[in-house]
Amino acid sequence: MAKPVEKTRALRKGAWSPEEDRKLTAYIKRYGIWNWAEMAKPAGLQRSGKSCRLRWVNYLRPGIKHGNFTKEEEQTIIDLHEKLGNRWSAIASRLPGRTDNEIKNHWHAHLRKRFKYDLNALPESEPSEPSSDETNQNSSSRSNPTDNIPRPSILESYSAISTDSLPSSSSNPLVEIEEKPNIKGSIGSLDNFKA
DNA sequence: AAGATAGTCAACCGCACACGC
DNA sequence: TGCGTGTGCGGTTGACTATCT
Repeated sequence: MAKPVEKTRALRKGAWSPEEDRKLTAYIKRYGIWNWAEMAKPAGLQRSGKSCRLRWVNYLRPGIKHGNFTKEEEQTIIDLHEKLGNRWSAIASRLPGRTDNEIKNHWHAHLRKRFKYDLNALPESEPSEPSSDETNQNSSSRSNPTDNIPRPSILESYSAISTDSLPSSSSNPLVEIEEKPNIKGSIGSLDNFKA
């Protein structure tokens, strides 16, 4: 069902501007994450909750590493992909600072080709679903009853993040931000994240 | 130098799950 | 117990950049 708060507003799409980044970061730094769908408005953003969450998780969140993957990281991805398949979030949880989206992109852009090439170069290599993405075993992983790997909560990871790395909001956009609506439930798990 | 093609990455979409009521 | 809502995940798309012809 459509969310009323998003239905009544024209939502921006596409690339985020530095100003939007600044607003979202400043808002989360001050109030924490309490409801993605509702946060955007008081934060001064014409974005969907999903968009805000994605931007935060994949780009703005403190501790995110950008740039080239190290050899060790690549090897870890390859090893874990061999074991887990396209469970990018599970793989990401074992690579601190890397996001599932970044790993997924890196896999498709770099590692998959190399991995396939390596397999072709190894005539006796194990048949461990090397073309997993092509055989489309994707969605099964989400409901796989044999999966004993817990789905990591993104909120849990926040607790390990220091706010020191958050940019300081010197020109405080929050002056314009209206009072935060009722905060419910999930804010509690962000206590450690909040300064 | 200009157009075509390939590669990369940020972001969106749709689905499934978790949880509260 | 069923329903509604929010969140998380993986697949896919589209824009931008680099390289090739």
